[in-house]
Amino acid sequence: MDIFLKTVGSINDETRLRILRFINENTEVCVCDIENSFNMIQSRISRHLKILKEAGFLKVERKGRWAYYSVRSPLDRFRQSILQEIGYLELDIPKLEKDCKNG
Amino acid sequence: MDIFLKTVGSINDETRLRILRFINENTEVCVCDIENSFNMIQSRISRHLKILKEAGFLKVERKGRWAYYSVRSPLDRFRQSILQEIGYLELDIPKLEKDCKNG
DNA sequence: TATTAATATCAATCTATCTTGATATATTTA
DNA sequence: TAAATATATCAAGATAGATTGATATTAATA
Repeated sequence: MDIFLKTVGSINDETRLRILRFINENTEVCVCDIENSFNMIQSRISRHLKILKEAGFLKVERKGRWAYYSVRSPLDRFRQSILQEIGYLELDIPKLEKDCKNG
Repeated sequence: MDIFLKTVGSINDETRLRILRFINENTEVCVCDIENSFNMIQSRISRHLKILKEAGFLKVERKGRWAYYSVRSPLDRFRQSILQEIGYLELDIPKLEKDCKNG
C-alpha cells in the first residue's frame, strides 16, 4: 500500500518522468550529467532521484565522488509497464551533456 | 502527457483506490451506495468519482435521479494493469450497503 | 406545485509536495 | 592539508491537492 502510493507518487511529476526516461535511454548517468543536460539546479535533481530510487525505479552506484544512477534491474511487471508507458509520452528529453569538471 | 498525469494522479490517493476497487468489485453502484458504505460525506465522494472518471477509469450512467458508476470497458492495457495491481493491495473495502431512501 | 432525495460544484481551510538557496559531507587533487 | 568537485539534506516560500460545509440542480413524489 505505502510502496504502491510511493511508486505512483513518484511518477506523478513531469520532471521525474523526464529524468526517469533520460536515465533509461542513457543506461547510466551521474547527477552532474543530469544537471548539465537538464539545466536544473543540483538539489532539485538530487531530490527527484531520491524519490525515484525509493519508489523502486532506480538504483545508485557510487564510484569515487560520483553517484551513477540507472534503472533497477530486474524491474517487476508493474513498474515495467509504467516505464513502457512513459516511453510513449511526448516529453522533452535533452541529449546527454557530459560536462562534469573531472572524469 | 496530461492524460498520463491525470491517470497517475487519480490513483495517488488511498480514498480513490478504495472507491475504485469497491466499484470494480460491485460492478455498478450509485453515489449514495458509496456514501452509505464508506461513511463519507457526499461532496467528497462526488469529487473523487469525478477525478476517477476524468482519468478514464470510470463511466457514469444516469437513471432517474441516480448516477450509476462502473469501471469503463474496455479498459486499455495500462489502466488494466493498474487495476490489477490495486487488486493486490491491502485496502479496507467495506461491504455494499444499499440504504438509499428510494429505489 | 411544494417537498424531498440524489448528485454536483464552489469557496475556504488544511495538508502535502515542489523549488530554491544554503549548508553539510565525502572524495579527489594541488 | 587546503581547495575544489560531486552529491545530499535542510529550511523557507510557493504551488497543488484534499476535506468540509454550503449551495445549486435535477428528478421523483406527495
